[in-house]
Amino acid sequence: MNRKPHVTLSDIAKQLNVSKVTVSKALRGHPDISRETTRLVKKVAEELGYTPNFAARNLSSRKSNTIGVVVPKIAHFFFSSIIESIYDEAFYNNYDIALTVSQENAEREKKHIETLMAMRVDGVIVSITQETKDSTIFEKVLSRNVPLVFMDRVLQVGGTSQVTVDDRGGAVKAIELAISNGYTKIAHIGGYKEINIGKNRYEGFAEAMKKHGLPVDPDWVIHGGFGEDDGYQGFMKIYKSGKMPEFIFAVTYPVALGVYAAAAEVGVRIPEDLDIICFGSASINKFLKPALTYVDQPTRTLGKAAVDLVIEHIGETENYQPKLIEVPTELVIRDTCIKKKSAVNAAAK
Amino acid sequence: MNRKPHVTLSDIAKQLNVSKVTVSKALRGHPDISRETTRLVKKVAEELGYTPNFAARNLSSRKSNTIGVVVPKIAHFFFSSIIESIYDEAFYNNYDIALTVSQENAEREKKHIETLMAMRVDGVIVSITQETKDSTIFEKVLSRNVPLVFMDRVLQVGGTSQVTVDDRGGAVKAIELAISNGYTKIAHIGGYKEINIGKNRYEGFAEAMKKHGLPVDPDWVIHGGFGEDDGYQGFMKIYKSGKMPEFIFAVTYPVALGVYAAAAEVGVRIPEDLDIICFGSASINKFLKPALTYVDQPTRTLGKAAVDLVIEHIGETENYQPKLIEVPTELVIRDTCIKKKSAVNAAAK
DNA sequence: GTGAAAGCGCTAACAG
DNA sequence: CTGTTAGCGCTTTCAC
Repeated sequence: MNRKPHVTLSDIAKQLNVSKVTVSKALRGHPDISRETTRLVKKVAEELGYTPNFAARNLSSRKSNTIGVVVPKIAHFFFSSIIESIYDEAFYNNYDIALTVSQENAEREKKHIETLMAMRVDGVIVSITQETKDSTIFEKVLSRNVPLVFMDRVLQVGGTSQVTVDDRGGAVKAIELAISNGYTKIAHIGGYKEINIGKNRYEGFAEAMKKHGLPVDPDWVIHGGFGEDDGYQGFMKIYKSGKMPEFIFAVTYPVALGVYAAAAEVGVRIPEDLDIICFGSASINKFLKPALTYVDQPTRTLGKAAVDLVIEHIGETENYQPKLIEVPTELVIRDTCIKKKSAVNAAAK
Repeated sequence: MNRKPHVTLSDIAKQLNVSKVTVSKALRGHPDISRETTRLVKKVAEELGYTPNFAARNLSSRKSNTIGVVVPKIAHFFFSSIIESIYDEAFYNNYDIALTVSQENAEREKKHIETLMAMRVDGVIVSITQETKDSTIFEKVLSRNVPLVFMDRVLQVGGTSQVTVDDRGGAVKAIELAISNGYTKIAHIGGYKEINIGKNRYEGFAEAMKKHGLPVDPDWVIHGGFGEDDGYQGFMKIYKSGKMPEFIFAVTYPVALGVYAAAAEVGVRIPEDLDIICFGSASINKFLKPALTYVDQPTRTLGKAAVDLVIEHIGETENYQPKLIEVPTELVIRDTCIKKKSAVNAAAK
């Protein structure tokens, strides 16, 4: 496919017998230029079908007006919802977004970040993969003075800002709800301990158990990934141990779904035989039977906060100070995590 | 935040006492340059932490190596799944993706396309919004000789390629399954008739009904959007009419979910009182009770085909011929669209 | 094999 | 208010 030469500033300038600079300024609404000239320039630009060339603009202005984003997955409610809010907030602030998806693959994540650097994005928002351990690439970003904000899933790298969820507090709330409903034999199908969300949710679980004098059975703590499959496997592992808990705290919504599938397969009824709560939700939760009671993560807030934070950093010149923002969670009560059977009578309202 | 000057080709050239050109060629593996020089250049580039500047590259080479993508929504399985496959296929072919989300808003869609043009993307893939009617912007893209491929949701614009699903055929299959299961009172909660997927699914429905000598009751054909809410409203409209069908063919998976919600609210049981089938699915379908029987849309195939097609067009010089690709659907049988109650005995296996 | 010259389209800095 | 001068960092001829 061959390209027609594009209309450029000079074309407009020629037609009006003014200079390129005048046109450039007029188009950007620069106050230097008279209203009349501006009007004319815009008119001709329209007529000629002028489209600015961002590459040229970026090259000469040394900024791209673009924020790079790297997320591990897109086909999950949590991320797709965050991404929508990122687009909205960027749009509102007149920034473009360069979105990349690492597919939970650290190698790919690295490549994407390199691409974003090559695009000279003004800032980067990243939610790391399950397997990311190496911080080299992130340090490279920082060494280039490109603001980096970790979102939800963070890596400890000096000098980065982060926007996270109060995972620990949320987990405590979840477990305390379970305990208040009469459960004591509580298991946790958790994420990798190496990643903050896995670690913090586990710690919140452990903390709450300890506080209420309940034992944490090592066989009832599973660490793995954050997908449906991991929930399935986790449940099966516990189930096959022959020692069933009364309650499961699942590290993510997909993990809880995996538990549903596995439980159905072996005839364990939820919530009658095994009750459950999880972190996060999805728009389809209201159609799930039973609908999961969950710790709500404010995805829109997360996305917006991340964008606002990078933009803030982009604006800063010298006195750049990393910031840590933690957004609170909320319990949303649905059909699981209900009063324990044997406790129902005693606690009937 | 201030920027350190970036390492450039010249920096590498100076260090090695060669010219910029040599470095540029070496870095791109151009056969002009000797193996030894290439090795050296790459080594120094690595040491200096060189990152190419895409803006400069694009400007001088007049191509961006990027494919622009515009989708109406991202937080739905159908699109997020397509998007993942688009990224995969682009990655595989060494293209970058510039993804934008129109949020079902035609205005925003137009703006995004303008941005993509300004980025001088090499090609564009778009799935239009529910409300897109005006083809001006798309004609503008074509007039610039930028290949345009419509994906799934298409607008009739001369000269564009499109990758679609066999919506009509899929709808026929769905209705025929329902009929073969004994249903005759069949309603359709459909999409807008102005958009191909809404129109074709409706037509497939009508065609199958006619073929089997069944009447299409106008009160049982609702046209609206493609979201959960539309399904909810559609059901309610039918329900309030006081004349209930036995079966509903929902235009999308979210619409079917809306029907589930509405039905539950008024105590209509699915599939006992009202059976249902829909177009499309989601990864959570297996956790839905009852899991929906659906017409499967091969999302990965769609995304891959769209990318392959733009790339093909990008490669073409003069003899550009638009192509229409239609991918077939498949019925996936789950817990709905079962034998009609009164027909069960007669048809017991 | 290598390099010098020219320019992609735009903006920044300064001069009038 | 408008224009001139100088690049941004790279690739593309085309000459050596």
